[in-house]
Amino acid sequence: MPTIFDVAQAAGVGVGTVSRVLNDSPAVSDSTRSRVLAVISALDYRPSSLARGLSLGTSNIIGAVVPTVTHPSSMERLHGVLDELGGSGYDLALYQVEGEEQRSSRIRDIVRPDRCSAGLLVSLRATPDEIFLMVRAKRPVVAIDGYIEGLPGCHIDNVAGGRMATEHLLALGHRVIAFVGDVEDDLGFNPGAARFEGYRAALRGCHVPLRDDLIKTGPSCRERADQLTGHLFDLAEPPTGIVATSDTQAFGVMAAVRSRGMEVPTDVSVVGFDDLELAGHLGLTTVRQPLYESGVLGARMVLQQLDGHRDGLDVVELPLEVVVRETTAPPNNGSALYGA
Amino acid sequence: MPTIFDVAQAAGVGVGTVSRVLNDSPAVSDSTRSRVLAVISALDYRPSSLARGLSLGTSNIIGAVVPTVTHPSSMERLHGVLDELGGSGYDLALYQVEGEEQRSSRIRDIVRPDRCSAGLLVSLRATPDEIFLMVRAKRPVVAIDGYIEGLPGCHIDNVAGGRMATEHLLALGHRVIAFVGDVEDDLGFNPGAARFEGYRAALRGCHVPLRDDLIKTGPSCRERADQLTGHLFDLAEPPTGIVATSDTQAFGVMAAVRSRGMEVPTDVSVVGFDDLELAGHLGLTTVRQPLYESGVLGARMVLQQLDGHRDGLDVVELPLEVVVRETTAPPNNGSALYGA
DNA sequence: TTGAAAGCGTTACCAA
DNA sequence: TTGGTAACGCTTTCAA
Repeated sequence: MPTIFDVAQAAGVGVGTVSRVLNDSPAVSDSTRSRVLAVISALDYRPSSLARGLSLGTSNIIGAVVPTVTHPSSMERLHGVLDELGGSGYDLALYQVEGEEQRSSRIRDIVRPDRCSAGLLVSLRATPDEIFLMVRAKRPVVAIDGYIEGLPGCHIDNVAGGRMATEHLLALGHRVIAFVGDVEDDLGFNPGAARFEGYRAALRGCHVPLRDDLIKTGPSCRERADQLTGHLFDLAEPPTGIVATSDTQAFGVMAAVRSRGMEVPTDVSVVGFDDLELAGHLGLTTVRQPLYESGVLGARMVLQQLDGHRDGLDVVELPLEVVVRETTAPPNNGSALYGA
Repeated sequence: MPTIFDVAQAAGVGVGTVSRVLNDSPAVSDSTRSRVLAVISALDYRPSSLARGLSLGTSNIIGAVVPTVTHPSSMERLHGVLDELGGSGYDLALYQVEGEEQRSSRIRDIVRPDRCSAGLLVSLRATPDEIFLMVRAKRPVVAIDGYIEGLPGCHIDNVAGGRMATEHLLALGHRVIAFVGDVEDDLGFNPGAARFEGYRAALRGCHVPLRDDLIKTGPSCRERADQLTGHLFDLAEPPTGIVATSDTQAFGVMAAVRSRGMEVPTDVSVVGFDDLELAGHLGLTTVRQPLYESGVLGARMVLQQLDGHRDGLDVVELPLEVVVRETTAPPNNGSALYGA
């Protein structure tokens, strides 16, 4: 691999000049610049990012910290990040965290200038200590999905989302609506709790009493969804609609409903949350949150800070939208009367 | 951030000695070593990976090139990679490619010592030129899912997989079996073609004639799956079983079947391929391929080469297995007689 | 507008 | 077993 020295020699100039050409310094005559450029492309020279980083005091890597990379929603966000980072010259390093200590250690990593020039925290919360670490490092870090005090980022209004899902069902005439929630992950991140608040608020708004027996929470694996949902239909007054805390959870609910010989939406309506690609495939009515867009925006914010544009950076709230598909319909019995 | 020089000074030794301690050189006395170690932890010193990389001539990053990161199967593999890379000291850089030129450019990137110390090619094929590039670079590159001549890696026998799926249906008594295939991606990678070969071989083995009208290929989006599958049931002799080229495709098929008022597996059996997490949730019978494990193995192979263990490295074939769930059952009519 | 040279923080070689 | 120092390839400052 040719070095900047080789280029300088071949072009008959000093390395300083080559460096200036590389970094678009205006202090280079046009003739010299074109001569150097010619040699660069002739030699297929590319500056060493290691040497450049050492000299500049920072790497060209943006570190993304993500819990459970396999979750479809994380991937969607990451996809946005990668697309936006595309031609930026920055590479993305992916750090997976599965526990509190790992998170701390990864946060420490991404604020080290020799590791990363900036960081992205996806669907994560942070302790005051960790926040202090990031702020002190004075390194751009943005939070994608999940508000972290002191950091710019984007997130959604989960309370509003839960309300929208519930109100959709309410508007269709449902009055017995169950809530199937997720459990908090290992890192204490739990959007489901806020969505539940929205569910509660929506019911209150329609003067529908909250019934504890209609509220189920558990991990979204199939067996649990089965149990969770199953119990719901053993009730004296079973739900005609179900708000699930995520699309994944909703899929489990749908499978459980069907396994009991019932039909969606004929016997029961189901609303999800996220609008994963699969939700479209399976016709799930859901609250869409801009997953891909959150990644694009987060990456853009980081890039802006890296360019020195510290202005206009803030915490932005992304819009939500109910996408009505085929898993919701008006209740097919007189249950609307009960709750009224 | 403290440098190696700070540590040396505080410990009253030269930087060379600190470096030796850092790199577990045996040529350090126990007393010196413990003294240096004490200072290191007192100062919370961590060597600059940039400086270390420049000196060593290579970074501590492993670059993974992946098409469409959002595909669940890629994520599963990446998850395995990340888990295996965990405490190795290597970071993972994620490169997404969406076209031939991008692939070439990314391959060029990962074999550059200032960018990556090794590479991982996931679900990708490579042109002879690209292979030459990698071999010449003498840098560890392993192929995960997809055999690339001259590179170590792991893959599955797609022909066998297609055969297994089809034979499962055949064994249940099905004789009119459709094949719903995926289209080749933008990068010319198409495991579906080999799976189709397996389908064909299985039918031949049972003396079931191949019927062109039972073979459909198209992108796995919902609308297309609907059309694709729909046409199948307009046939004079519709299929009692469907082999899908992927779980994703199978989900589309199932949705399409249901949208026509038919039941799975009562009216038609469906077999997928991959065994995504969701396949378990939805009770899909499928051919399981070790996705997570392929990532673990690929990462392990790279790490081995990085450690200088060039031996024992080869192309390994991962096992396949039919996971029978609830979408397959014997045909409920006499159609078995037709094909015999 | 340009060249020379000092750093950036390591590793590794050469003496001691 | 150690310390001193060249080298890694770049950016940037200082003179010219």
